[in-house]
Amino acid sequence: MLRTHTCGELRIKHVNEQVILCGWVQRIRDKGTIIWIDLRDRYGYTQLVFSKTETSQDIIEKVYELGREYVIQAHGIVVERESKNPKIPTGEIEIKVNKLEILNKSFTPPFTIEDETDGGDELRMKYRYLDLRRACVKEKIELRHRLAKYTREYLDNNNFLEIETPFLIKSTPEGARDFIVPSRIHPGEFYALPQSPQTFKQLLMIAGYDRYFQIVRCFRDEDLRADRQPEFTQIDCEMSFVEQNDVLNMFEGIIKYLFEKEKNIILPNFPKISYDQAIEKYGIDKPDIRFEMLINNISQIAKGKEFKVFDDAEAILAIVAKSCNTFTRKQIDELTDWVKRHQIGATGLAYIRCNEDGTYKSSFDKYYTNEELARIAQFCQSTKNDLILILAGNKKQTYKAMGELRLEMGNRLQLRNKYIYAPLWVVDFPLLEWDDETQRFYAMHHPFTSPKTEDIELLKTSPHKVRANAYDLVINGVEIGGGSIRIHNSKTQKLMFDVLGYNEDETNSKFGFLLNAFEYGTPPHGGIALGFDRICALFGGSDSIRDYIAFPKNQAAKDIMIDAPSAVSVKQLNELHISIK
RNA sequence: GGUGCGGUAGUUCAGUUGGUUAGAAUGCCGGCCUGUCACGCCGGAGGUCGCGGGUUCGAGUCCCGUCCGCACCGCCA
Repeated sequence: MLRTHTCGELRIKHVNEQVILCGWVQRIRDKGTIIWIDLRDRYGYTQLVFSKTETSQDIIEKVYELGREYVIQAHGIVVERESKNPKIPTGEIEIKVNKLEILNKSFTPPFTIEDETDGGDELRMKYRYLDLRRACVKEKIELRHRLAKYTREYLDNNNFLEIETPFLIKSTPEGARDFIVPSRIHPGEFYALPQSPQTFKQLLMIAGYDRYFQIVRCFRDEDLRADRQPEFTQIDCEMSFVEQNDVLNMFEGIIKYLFEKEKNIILPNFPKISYDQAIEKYGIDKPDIRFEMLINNISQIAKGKEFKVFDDAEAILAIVAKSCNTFTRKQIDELTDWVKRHQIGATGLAYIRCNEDGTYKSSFDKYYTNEELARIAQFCQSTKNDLILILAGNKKQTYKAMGELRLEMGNRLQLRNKYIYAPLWVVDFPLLEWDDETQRFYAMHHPFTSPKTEDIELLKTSPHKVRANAYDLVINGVEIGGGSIRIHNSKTQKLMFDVLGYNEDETNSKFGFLLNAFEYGTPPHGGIALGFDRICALFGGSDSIRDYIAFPKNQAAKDIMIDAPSAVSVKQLNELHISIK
């Protein structure tokens, strides 16, 4: 036995016990006659003490050999400290070492293994195994473990079976770009890594496994973001004999369960809002409802005063920043620059100041009387000392830009408290969206999503109007998950592929296996996939999912620690029948 | 594919209108110190200013190109 205890567990009650500890040298404090070492492992820190007057000379000599991150084994007696440290759980005791083994040496690490490290992001990723030693990173990995455990608990309690599905599957044309794996045995043919286990979980429903889940890795070969990795983890679920509300209730339940277990927070029932309402009021399909500041469409009352910017606009939108009349000209100019940035793309920002004395001052006073400004202010339900911000232009872009501006104002006014959690369901997504470039419809969710029964006739006449039985779970403006009630008969599924522009041959070669399966008694079914990395980041209070993944990729989709991707040998390429141009 | 910010000691950063030998903190090495716990004090070593080109008497600083990192837009059914 290399150790009798961990570095986090010894207390005053263990005094006088002979113990053996193993761990890494966190810090050496050499005070001359007395030397202390903080010994660290996964569980905490324990102070070792050496005294030139009491400790044997050969041990002292070994201590002088030590450096940061050396792995050592210390035998010793637990003693009460002369001066205690209330900051750490083991702060009342220390180990008077009577035998010391150096189990392994270490290079001096390139950054300090501490919460407030001096290492930058890139360096920490290159030495991720050292970064993972830091307590604050370890806590994130532990959080992830607990959330996975609670997830399994909840789903198991509700009769879900965890079933693994294959990673080497078939590339399908819809959706994100696939990661492709060449087949050695079949020259010129390729597997794809799953973007999600979508078709397999539907086949499991056909197989009669009426409640399935999997905490599963998914792969998408698209550009990365702080909240997007090429390989990421989903809590993937599917249920049979359910309607939309059954699915929503079940998975509202799991979110509530996680919050209760991990944070001891009891969440109230989640509000539901339609996709159309979300766009209309928040300018985005994943609204942050921790704060109000709803979008007002003032097109009707603001037009017709010879102000060309407004008169030419498809939409004139306004938000009210409460008590922000104090904003200086400089602050407003700064906001104007912000909305004009390439990423937002507005052409300008108009405003109305609601003065203390009941008058109004706007950036377009030339065209509007005080009464007309008052009408707009009243329409937006603003009061004295408010600041009304207005964007005008093309409908789709202006709603999007206003949605961004609303979030930015929320940030600037500190209305987005990360310790407050505001979940909601966004429902009634459009089934399809038109793509100008390829001149065809694409499934907004995926091609297996069922249209609303009452809209099904519209599929043939005006597909863009068809609503889907699709839903997203949004918390604090983050898309945590999404799902749908699926199509469960081959006739509707064929119609769907037809609308998406596939002929019969294409449909059969790409999805024939699924259509065929649908002919063997498919139950009504639906499900959801929750982004597990994002749930972890939300619970941990981060915007980035990277810290919650043990070995993440950088923004260029590289793992700089192992240097992947990288070239392979000519022999490997030949075996795979691949030539590089 | 695009926009923005950044790249200077092992590390995190400062470096003024272009001007002497490029600094600080921390880490590292050596010495001192009997209760430290971010120990303290003294001393020392440590630099291809990402890379390439240009402007200039002179470039860390200005210009062009390029590589790398981060955030975002496009993209992500």
